[in-house]
Amino acid sequence: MVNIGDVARAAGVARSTASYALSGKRAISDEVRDRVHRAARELGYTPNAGARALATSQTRVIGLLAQFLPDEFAPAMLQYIQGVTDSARDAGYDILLSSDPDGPGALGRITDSRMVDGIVLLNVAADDDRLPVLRAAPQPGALVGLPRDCTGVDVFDLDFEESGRVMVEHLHALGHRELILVSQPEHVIERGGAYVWRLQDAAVEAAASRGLTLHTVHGSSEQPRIGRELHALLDAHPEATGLLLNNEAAAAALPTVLHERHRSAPADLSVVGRYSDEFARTFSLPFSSIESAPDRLGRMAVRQLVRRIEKQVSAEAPHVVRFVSPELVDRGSTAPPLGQQ
Amino acid sequence: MVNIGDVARAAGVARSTASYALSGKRAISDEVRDRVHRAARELGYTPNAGARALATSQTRVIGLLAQFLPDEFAPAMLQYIQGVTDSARDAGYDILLSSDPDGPGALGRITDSRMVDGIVLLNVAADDDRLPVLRAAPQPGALVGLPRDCTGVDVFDLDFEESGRVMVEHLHALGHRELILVSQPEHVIERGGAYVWRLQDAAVEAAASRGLTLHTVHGSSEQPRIGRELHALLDAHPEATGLLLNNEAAAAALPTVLHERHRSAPADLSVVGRYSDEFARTFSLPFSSIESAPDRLGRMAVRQLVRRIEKQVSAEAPHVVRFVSPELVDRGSTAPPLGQQ
DNA sequence: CAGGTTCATCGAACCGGTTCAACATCTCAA
DNA sequence: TTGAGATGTTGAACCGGTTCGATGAACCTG
Repeated sequence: MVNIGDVARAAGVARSTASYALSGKRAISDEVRDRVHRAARELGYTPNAGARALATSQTRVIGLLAQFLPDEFAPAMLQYIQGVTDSARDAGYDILLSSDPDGPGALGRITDSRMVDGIVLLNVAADDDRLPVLRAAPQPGALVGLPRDCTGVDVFDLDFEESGRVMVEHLHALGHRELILVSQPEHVIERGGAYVWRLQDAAVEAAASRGLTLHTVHGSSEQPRIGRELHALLDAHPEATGLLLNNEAAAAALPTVLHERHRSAPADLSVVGRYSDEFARTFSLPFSSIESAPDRLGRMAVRQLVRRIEKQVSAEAPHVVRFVSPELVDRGSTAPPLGQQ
Repeated sequence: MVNIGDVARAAGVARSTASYALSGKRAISDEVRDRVHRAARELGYTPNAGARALATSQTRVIGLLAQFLPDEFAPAMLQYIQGVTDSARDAGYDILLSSDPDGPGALGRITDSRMVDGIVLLNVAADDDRLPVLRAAPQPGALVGLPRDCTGVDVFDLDFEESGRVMVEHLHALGHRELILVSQPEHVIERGGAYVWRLQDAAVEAAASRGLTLHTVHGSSEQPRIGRELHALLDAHPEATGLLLNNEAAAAALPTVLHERHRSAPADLSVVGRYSDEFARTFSLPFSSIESAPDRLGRMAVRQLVRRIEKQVSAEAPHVVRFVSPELVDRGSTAPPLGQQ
């Protein structure tokens, strides 16, 4: 392969001159600069990434640590990844993807070997065991998801509290007084998915302060089962007129369940979910929902990370904890309850 | 960060000795080897990836070029990625993921800068414009998907011809004589998705040789629309008793469509699809299907690629074109046609 | 016209590994 | 006792970039 020495020789200059001509970090005469650029182009010169990383201790690669969990919905995960890769490319970075089940181990290896300039962590749990490793690493880190302790990293997440309130307020404003909230299964909470509580607690409080009844339940994340659970739930609470879904499997199953019960939204039941627009499109879900915008969160994380890498914010600058405010996408699945139109 | 010089000094040996002690590439006395290993452990030494790549011209990174197409179903794409990352990790490689819409450009940059030891290409089109770039690169390449010209690369794909035949034969054996095949939309074919033809042509031939009627149609890939198209199709061919689906959107929409028509499979219509088991699980699809096993294809591609990288097969060894034979997963959605049980 | 600036270029050192050739020591056979 | 061979260790070179300090030429200024 052609290296910078070949380019220099072809242009009749020193190696250092060729480097300066290509990087523009020192004044070079127009004539020499053109000669070098022409030589580089004609020889098809591309700098060797390893050598450049060694010399500059910058790799222009961002590490992306995801965990592919079997009960996590693929469309959302792919959207995170897409947001991250797209904005990384826009900023001139490549993505090193790891899905190693041993998160801390993979993270330590990647950071210690200096393969990356920064790290993005997906599926962050409340007590994420990758966080101590990330804090000890010399590279900056950005998280998607809210851990208990945010020191030393930039954090981005949907505002789940506000999401819970918005869902309740929306149905309350229409006149509903008996609501059901279907959350994620308990094992999601156990592995650190605190966002389930964040939404649920805020919803419960919002309902209480308005004198509404709110039944909360943890639904399954497996497909045939959640359907049966929804049937049982609707049987148990015939008086409920509003259904809140913070559980993708439940949202995917609900159209069939309603069909089987010869019910429809919003005529018999007002429904509002919490999932991404992409998810809704994939499953052609007809329910209004809080848009969780995974790609936007991925973009935000990368943008802030790049700012830190390129020292546009000082290393001592306070770290960011930013919550994306929820946006209710109205798909017409909510209306005043029966007998109140 | 601690480098091999620090380790050598702590162990009281030369840099080269430390290197040999850690790599085991030369005989080193037990005593010195232990001293070096202990020093490395105590100092927390991790080799610098850039320096090692520069010295060995090996990066232990595999480039993964995917294209996130808006009408491609996320679960399948994620499964490819998962198969690739998992088997790469097992072989001791990391993954550099690119989703650049400019495939040839990104590929050339990654290979020329020597960031990777090999390349895996996903969503390979019949005349894929990344292929000339890949053939010109010094690194070996493995494809998932069948291009027109397979020279210089290893190729892995589902056997779509056999899949078409299996679907037809399965329904024929049950006694069906009037079939419908719903394929992917035409724009998928136009951008190089030759697999659509491969399945369809084989199905047509299999039907013809058995004296069966097979109506073929290209369905949409968008969600509300494909449902209406299925209705129209079933209206137009009331005599058809068997439905073949090579279109994920159609498979996802069919349960609702059948429900709306007060029909069910296999009582009124025998249905067999072609999609991955993961896809079926995500959508809880009740139809028997040809398992397309994207993770298995990703694994096979990486394994062969690693063999080439590590010279376990010579560079002159003939390249592989391997078709995974289809496997029919019986979910009970096919039966003899009405009046023939 | 001496002396100080500015500009363009160059040589050498450095980043952190790996690897080759050389060398010292020890063993064993002749 | 000499010499060949095996064993363990070392210094130096190299991979391909970047960057620092030095140098020489051209230009100004007084």
